[in-house]
Order: sequence, then structure tokens, then C-alpha cells
Amino acid sequence: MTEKEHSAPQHFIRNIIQEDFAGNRLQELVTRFPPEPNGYLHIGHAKSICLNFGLAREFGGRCHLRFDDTNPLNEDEVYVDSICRDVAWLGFDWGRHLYFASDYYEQLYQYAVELIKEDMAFVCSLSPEEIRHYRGTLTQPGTDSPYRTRGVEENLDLFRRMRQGEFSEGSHVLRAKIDMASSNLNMRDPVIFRILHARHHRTGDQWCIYPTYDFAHCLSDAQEGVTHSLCSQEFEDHRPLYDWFIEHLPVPARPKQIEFARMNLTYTVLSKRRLNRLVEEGHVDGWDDPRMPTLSGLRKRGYTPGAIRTFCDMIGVGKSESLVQMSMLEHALRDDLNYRAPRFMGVQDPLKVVILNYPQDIEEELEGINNPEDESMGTRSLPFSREIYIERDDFREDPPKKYFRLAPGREVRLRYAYFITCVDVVKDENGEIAELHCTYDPESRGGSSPDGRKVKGTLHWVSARHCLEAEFRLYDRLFTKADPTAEEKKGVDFVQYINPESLRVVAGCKVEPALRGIEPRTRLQFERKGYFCLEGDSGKEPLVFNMAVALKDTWAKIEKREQQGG
RNA sequence: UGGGGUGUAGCCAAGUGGUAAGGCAACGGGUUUUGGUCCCGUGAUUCGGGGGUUCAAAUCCUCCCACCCCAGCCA
Repeated sequence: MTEKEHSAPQHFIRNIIQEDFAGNRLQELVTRFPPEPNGYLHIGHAKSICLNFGLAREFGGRCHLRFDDTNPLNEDEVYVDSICRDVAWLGFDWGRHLYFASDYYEQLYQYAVELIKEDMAFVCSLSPEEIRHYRGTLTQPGTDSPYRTRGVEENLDLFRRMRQGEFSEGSHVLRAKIDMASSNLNMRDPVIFRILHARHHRTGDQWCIYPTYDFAHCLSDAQEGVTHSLCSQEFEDHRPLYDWFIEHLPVPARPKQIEFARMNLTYTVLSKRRLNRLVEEGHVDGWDDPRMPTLSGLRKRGYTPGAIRTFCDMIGVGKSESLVQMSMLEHALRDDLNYRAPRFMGVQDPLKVVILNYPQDIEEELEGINNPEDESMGTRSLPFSREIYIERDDFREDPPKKYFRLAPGREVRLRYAYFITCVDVVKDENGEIAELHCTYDPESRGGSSPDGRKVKGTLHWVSARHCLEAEFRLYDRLFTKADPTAEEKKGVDFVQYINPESLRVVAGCKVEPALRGIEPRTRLQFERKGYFCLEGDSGKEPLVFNMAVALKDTWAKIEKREQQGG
């Protein structure tokens, strides 16, 4: 790991682990990341991945990647592949510890048989609706199923026949016999096996009964020797049940479940349901749209695994549900890319500048530093000629206060090139500025003047004759509200708050020729603009760049304030 | 109205009886051939609220308030 990782702050789960080691209750830490293969991973999952794999790495233990594939109805192999890819991309290695709950189906079946034999489980033949009624409500206890007193032999026979495929879906389920009066609904004789005549993506048609999450998860953990089973808070109510199975079955290990709070991020959504809608209804261009908070989207956007890991360290691990500001994620990215991204010059909205006293027929090569933060990244050559493009926004005919870029009569520096002074503004028939006429100071080659005079502004530029054509895709927050789901609670559909300017495609951009032939996905900084990532196939013009995040823009802030202040 | 959780600055978050870390954001200032980076500085008489215990409380007790989760044969 070469990138600068923040030192991991103290949090309650790490404390528990340290205490377990100190108290000699723990020899080796074993954690697991247990996704269900029914969707794509997003930044919220990254928190769990970094926690589980990070802790294992920190304590010299191991972390398993286990797919909780207990529901064939909405699981698929394509998700397995994408999840593996995303976890690996984030920088974690599960080694040989890739597991599937479906690998344990036979063992799980045997555990269920065990429970029946001990009179701790029974086949219930109530319909789903009846089961719901018998369960009671939040404030009223449930009532025992009439099938609760079935004999062990009958239960054994029925359960075997369930497996045999003799019954239809919904006709019978296997339930743990716990306590219908429990104030914890999860303990009211929970279903542990149900009939599903569905083809499973890994076991095919081998099974027609499938274990439920509550039954499979804890026993899978135990089977793998997981020591600390970290999950999100909504499972806190399930812990008594988790412990119940562990206590009542002859399992090889006794994992400890610990819950932590989920994270939310401003200006986006993280629920599977909502993310799905964005894709289904075409509000975004697929799961890997660079505006999506999915790992595949962030990857396409130009995010680095290191930035995401740092971000996860920054937000910490606690028990209170948080709404983390997007600026934290953006900071983590800038911080990472500042040290690693090579610099280039690219003009988004070109304004031609003719340098009157620069000879028509010559051109020269100037030298640019690839990364001022890292000398080892070397230098590159920048062709310069009489006609160049600068950013239209870097010139004002009537400059506002504190504006120190180009204006009539003003002198500025062209980065790594020369000082130029604007001597004339040429307009077209509509009164629009068509081009600028400037003069340059031959003595200022490289960007500094021997007489020591200072210029306030430094502009990026490209040589008109040498530059490459490019398209910039500028991304902004996906929603106009920090918490679009809060608005939803007021009865407004969250899609109403999609930011219509979340994507701005800017054609006609000009970038420096050193960019010719760069690798797809290359992350770079366009100086004074932001961090970008080359999209798609490289080489062919126009080159397409996705903006990952803009550089901080103090001037934009000042200008906004000046305008508001009058 | 049952059970489980949470409440420390705009946001995230340490702190577990000895007098409120850190990060993001914001705001000042310095350096600067990126209005970037970097550096320096500015914030809680107070920890959801009220009582109480104590020489001493964000930390212990107590009452109250607010928010989140749970009634899938989803995970």
C-alpha cells in the first residue's frame, strides 16, 4: 500500500477485538464480508468491506468473502462476478477463502434435522397469511401454531418429504420452536427452511428447500470459524436468534455478532431499491454511470481504491446512523490524486489568442513539470506557437474586483511559457469576443521574467496548431437535496430531486498533445480545473474525459460572494 | 401503546469519573509559475433536556424528549 492512508482511528469494534486478544479469548481474528449476490456493491458496502478486511489485515487474521446465497429467486452469478471484481479492486484479497452459503446446504439440512430430533423445530403447515396472524403484533404476543406439537417422527418424515419435493411452495415450512410470546418478533418460532421450487445459480435443481438468512448466516459463520461477525444495525434484533442457533447446535465455533451503523451520503441514495429505480427508469446510464455511488460507477468516474479506503477510515465506525457529507469523499479523492495524478493542460471553453510579436513560422518546445508533488514523475514537452487557446473565463473585458486573470492591458503568465499582455479584443458581428491579440515578452520564457516583475495570474493554454480535440463530461451531485429520501417522507418522490445538471457534456475542448495515446482509465489533473479520467478507448479524437472531482476553486467562491454582497 | 438502538460544533467522530482529541466544511493569514497543494490561526464554559450522587460527571443513577430499526416463507 503506497498511498497515504490515514491512521485508523479507534472505534468500538477494534476495542472489542483488542480486549478479546488481551483476555486470551482470541488466537486469530476471522471476519467475513457476506454479500447476497443480488445487486451491485456501493460505497456503503465499501464501509463494511474496509472494516472486515481492514481489521483482518491489521490483526494478522483473515477475512472470508462469503456469498449469502440462500434465496435463489433473486440471485445470480453475474452479481457474484461483479462483487468479486469490486472487492479486489478495492484492494482486498480473500485468498482461498471464497465461500458460499450454498456450499453448506447439506450441513444446514443436517443441523435442522438435529433441531427436530431435539424437539426444537417443527414442520408448520399454516399458510403464509396464517403464520402472519399467529405471529401477533408489536404490542401483542403471538399464539402457538396448531402444528407446534407435532411429534418428532412426523416432523422428521415431513421435513424429509419437503426436501424430496413432495409439497408445493408455501404448504409447509420448518420453524424453530422458541417462544411465540417473546417481545422480540424474531424469536416467535422463526421460519428456518422454506420450499422454493426454484433453480439456484450454483446448486441448480439439487434443492427445493432453502434455509432462511437467520438460520444460514450464523451457522455459516460458525462453520468457517468466524470469530467476529460484523453486520449492520438492523440485525441487532436478530442477535438473540443468532446466539440461539449457536447455543443449541453442535457447531465448531462460537462467533460473536457485533452490529455497527450504516452510512448515508449527502446528495445521493444508497438503498438497493432506489438505486434500482434510477437505472430502470433511465435516470442514469446503468449501474456504472459515473454519477452512481456504486463502486463500478465511482471507478468509472475516476475514483481510486485508496481514496475510498481513506474515506472509510475517516468516517469511522459507530452505532449512530450518519449522513456523511460528500465533501469528505471528495477530499479523500483530491488528497490521493494530488500526489499521484500527472498534470496536463486542457481548455474547456477555448478562446483564441494571437501573439502578435511571435513569429508566424516558428514553434518551440517548452518544459512542463508532470507533478509538482512528485519530482520522480519527470517533465514533458509543451509545443508553443503564435496562436494558442486559453479558457474563455480567464479573460474579462471589464474585470471585477479581485479578478487577476487577463483583461485589456493586463499582463499574465502562460504556465511554463511566457508573460503576455492583452492589447486588443477582436469581436465578431454579434459583438461576441472572437479572439484576443496579445504581445509576449521573449525574456519571460519558461514563465518568469529576469527583471523580477510579478504577475498575479497564471493561465493554462494549448497551442492551436498542436492541440488535440476532446470532450469533457462534467459531473455534479446526482440530487439537488442533501437528503432526497427525507423529502420522500414528506410525500415527494425522490426522483423529483434529481439534479438536471448532474451531467454536462462539453464538446470542443482542446487538450495538450502529450495526451495522445494515453491508456484508457488514466487519471490525471487538468491544471486549474480538476481531476479527470480518460473514458473508453484512447487514441481516437475527440478524447473523452470524465471529471472525477473539481479542484477547490477559491476564486469561484470569492466571485459568488462579491456578487451577492453587491 | 411492545422490543432493540442512537443522541458530543454545520457534518463525521474520539472520549468509559479528573475538568471536551482528530478529520471534513467554514472563516482569517502566509508560501506558491495551478486562485490547487502546503503552512499557521479561528471554534463546544459544554456533551438531547431536567433532577440527583460525588471534592469532581459527556462519563454513574433517575425521569423526560427526539430520531432510527423490527410484525418477509428478503437479506
